[in-house]
Amino acid sequence: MNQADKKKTAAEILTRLGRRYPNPRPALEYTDAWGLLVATVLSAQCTDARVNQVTPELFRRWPSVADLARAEVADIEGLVRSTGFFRNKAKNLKAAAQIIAERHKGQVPRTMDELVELPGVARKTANIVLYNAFGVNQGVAVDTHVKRLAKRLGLSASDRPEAIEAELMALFPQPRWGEVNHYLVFLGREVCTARRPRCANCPLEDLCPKKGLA
DNA sequence: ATCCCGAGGG
DNA sequence: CCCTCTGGAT
Repeated sequence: MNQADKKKTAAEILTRLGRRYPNPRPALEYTDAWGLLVATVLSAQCTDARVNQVTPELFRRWPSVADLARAEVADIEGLVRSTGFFRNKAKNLKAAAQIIAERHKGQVPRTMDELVELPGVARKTANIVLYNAFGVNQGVAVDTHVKRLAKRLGLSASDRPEAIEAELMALFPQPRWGEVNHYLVFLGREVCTARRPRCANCPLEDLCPKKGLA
């Protein structure tokens, strides 16, 4: 497929996934940076329903960044236990809160470099916060879902994350990179799974060179 | 039993 | 690159 065809495909993918996922945002209750950061960290290996139940409890108990920075890790663990990976999450959230309180005057930083310095925050989470809370199109953050989708759809043949990101960013319009990221992650999770993709349920089936395969 | 919207460490 | 951390949903 040449570049022009790929772009055409990319545009079609955007329209179709836009219809399937009308609200291209994390299904989390928070849109401010701190709330979204906490909810996103908690959402690893956990359903949105549970995150949306636990996060408000956490903010009721520790309303501000400074409050969480002062909390006992054991108390945070108790509150986030049901979300999985709870020891890592509790320790990281407290440490992140401390850094934000001390180095950033209690404000969540607005750059990728500063965000990924926070414990428990890597490019994936940072990208979600940047795009959804700050409206910054830092780019497409490749995770395993995005990588798999890009390859199956024939949009990128590379295995190198930076190369895949560059190709996707060249294919999709810049203002919508954050959406692209969200769409591909969702489609990857719900439909185009690693082992047994549910092609019959895929809005992109007819565009996919790999349909029926894994 | 098996899978899962991540991050960090060896 | 591979492993580990965890509970919960299916």
